[in-house]
Amino acid sequence: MKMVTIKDVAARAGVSPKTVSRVINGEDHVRPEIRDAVQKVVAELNYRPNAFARSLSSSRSYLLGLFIDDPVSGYAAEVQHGALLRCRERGYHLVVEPVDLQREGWEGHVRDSISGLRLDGAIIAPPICDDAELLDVFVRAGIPHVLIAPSTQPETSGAVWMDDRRAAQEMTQYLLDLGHRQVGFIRGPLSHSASARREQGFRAAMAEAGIVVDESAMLRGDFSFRSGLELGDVLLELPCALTAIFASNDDMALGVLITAMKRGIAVPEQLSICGFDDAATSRAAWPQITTIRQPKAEMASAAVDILTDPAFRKQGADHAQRLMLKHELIVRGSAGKAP
Amino acid sequence: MKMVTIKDVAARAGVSPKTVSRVINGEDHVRPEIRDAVQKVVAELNYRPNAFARSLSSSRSYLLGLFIDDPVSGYAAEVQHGALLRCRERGYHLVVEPVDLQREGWEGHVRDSISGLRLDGAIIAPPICDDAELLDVFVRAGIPHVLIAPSTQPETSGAVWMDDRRAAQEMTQYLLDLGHRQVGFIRGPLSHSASARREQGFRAAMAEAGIVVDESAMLRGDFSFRSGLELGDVLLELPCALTAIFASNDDMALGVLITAMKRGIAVPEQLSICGFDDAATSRAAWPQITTIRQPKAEMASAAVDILTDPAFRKQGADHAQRLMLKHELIVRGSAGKAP
DNA sequence: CTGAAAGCGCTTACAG
DNA sequence: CTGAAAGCGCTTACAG
Repeated sequence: MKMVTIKDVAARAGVSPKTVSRVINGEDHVRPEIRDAVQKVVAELNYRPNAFARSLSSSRSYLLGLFIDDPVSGYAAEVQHGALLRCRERGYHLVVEPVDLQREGWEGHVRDSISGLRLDGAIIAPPICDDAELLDVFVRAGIPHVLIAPSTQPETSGAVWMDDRRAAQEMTQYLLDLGHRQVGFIRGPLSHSASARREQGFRAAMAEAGIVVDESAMLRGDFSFRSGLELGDVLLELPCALTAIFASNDDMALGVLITAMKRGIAVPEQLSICGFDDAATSRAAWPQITTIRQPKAEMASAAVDILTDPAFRKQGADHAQRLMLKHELIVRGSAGKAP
Repeated sequence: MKMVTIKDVAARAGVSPKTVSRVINGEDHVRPEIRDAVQKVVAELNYRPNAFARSLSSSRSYLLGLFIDDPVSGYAAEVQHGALLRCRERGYHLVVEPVDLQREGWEGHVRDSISGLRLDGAIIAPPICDDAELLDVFVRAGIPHVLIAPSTQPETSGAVWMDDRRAAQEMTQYLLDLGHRQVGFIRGPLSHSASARREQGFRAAMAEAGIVVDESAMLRGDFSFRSGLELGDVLLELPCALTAIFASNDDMALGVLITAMKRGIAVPEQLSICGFDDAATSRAAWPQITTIRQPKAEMASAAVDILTDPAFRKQGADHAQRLMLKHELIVRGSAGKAP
């Protein structure tokens, strides 16, 4: 199919290609009559500028990259969707790049995207947003990038995050307010920096309430359903008789819930369970899981906003932008009064 | 950062840009010594061809589009991941485009991708792969496209699918072999063509066994967890005393499972439940759900293979390719002997 | 087997 | 406010 080019539009509108370019890019200094005439022809011919030609001559690609560890997770899906919709509003496209830091050659793949695709910016999801070597690739390439929920905020990177520590503290306080004193905690993996922040929040709330944390009830999981299943079993065998278990994410909380069911322990009557993330699965359980809503899609949209903001783009990576978004405690059925 | 171009490589290797082009594209007719020399310089300079320049001068973009209704679903994530990895192997990139047919303006978005990005091909996921108007946009644009699990197979489109009908028939047969006679069925939504095929399979197996299907135990859900929850309630109230419920997908099966739990019905001792899809959630339940594995990632990889196959590309859309992949019955704990 | 010329469809930098 | 020229970094089509 013959594609319509800027020349076709120019010829038909009786102006130069440059004028058409001005109109489609919304630049100033075009007489309104001419602008209207050109727009009419654009509509008639159903003209779409060739993104490649545009990128080749300008230094912009209108392409953003989303670099992510595990693109199959529900977390990834929500982040991606948030980014996708905002990109569309801004006239950008999104390229998703899985990055497996364990596998030889990841650096080459990342470089390929950056150089081959001339990405205008990158969004880097956790946990890989905490990898110094990876960030260095972006810094050296001079490409603006925004980290989602990173542990530290390098000068050279933008960042969007929520307060994991405070959220975990609130959740713990919620359990304390319900009368729980024997609370078990399942940590996330060391590879995710959020794990440490959530643990800190838990400890802070317990300390503030003057409760000594029972270290034998502080287990480490890997954010998987299976680890919740197994560690729930361990926690429920403990002599201290826990009345509540706070898991660092919803998948593990779900595992604990199932374990309790298998043992015939009523939730929340005999055991309260809460999670973190507000994953889709936290609603697909019974009782539904009390959790913290993490603004995943919003963090991704905000990252796109930062990267596509003309002011930000002009200032360059020196002026990295930072933004903290609000979380929310979602009260559902899995946590109740202490027995 | 100054980018390395083909000229830089050519100059340093002492050859013409055209020769470098030949080498990086793996064309024939280059003397081995020269090829090696060029490759050495490419490595030294860390040269990456500019994808935009390449696309502008050739008629190829090395870009595939994945058009999908609901990019947040687990189904979408698996399809996307399958496509992504294969694209990478083939030197292609993948652009994900959410398409909401209910919303005004979807056609414009789709056209933008096709024309603006000059996509080399498109993968269209269910259920939108059954929309004639949407397909027409691709056909008129003359862009090769492969449908994932479509209901019909238009001459002008490639297709990759599994035998939903037969899979549902096998699952039903499995229940029958376990001694079940009173089997309820939860259909999927009309918008998904797979719903009808799965229902046909169920009916075929029942008919073959000489069992008259109780139409009051044939309900229609919408593939959501919630609809499984609600329809499970309805089915368990039925006077015919079902011993098994076959839900058309795992999310609904999970809903039925939770409903049974709430009612204190033991699964699988008193009630067998099975689903379809092998979604991640089917394993995050207790008992785990007996289901049909749908080769989602494999279908996507196969679609990429078709679209990037040089032979296919040469023949053009006339010679649309078709491929059926195998499913598998996954026996887990949610279905057992009839009581 | 190798290369010089032309061109893909835009935008940049400049001139008027 | 508008346009002619040059160029982005490759590939195509052709010549040798």
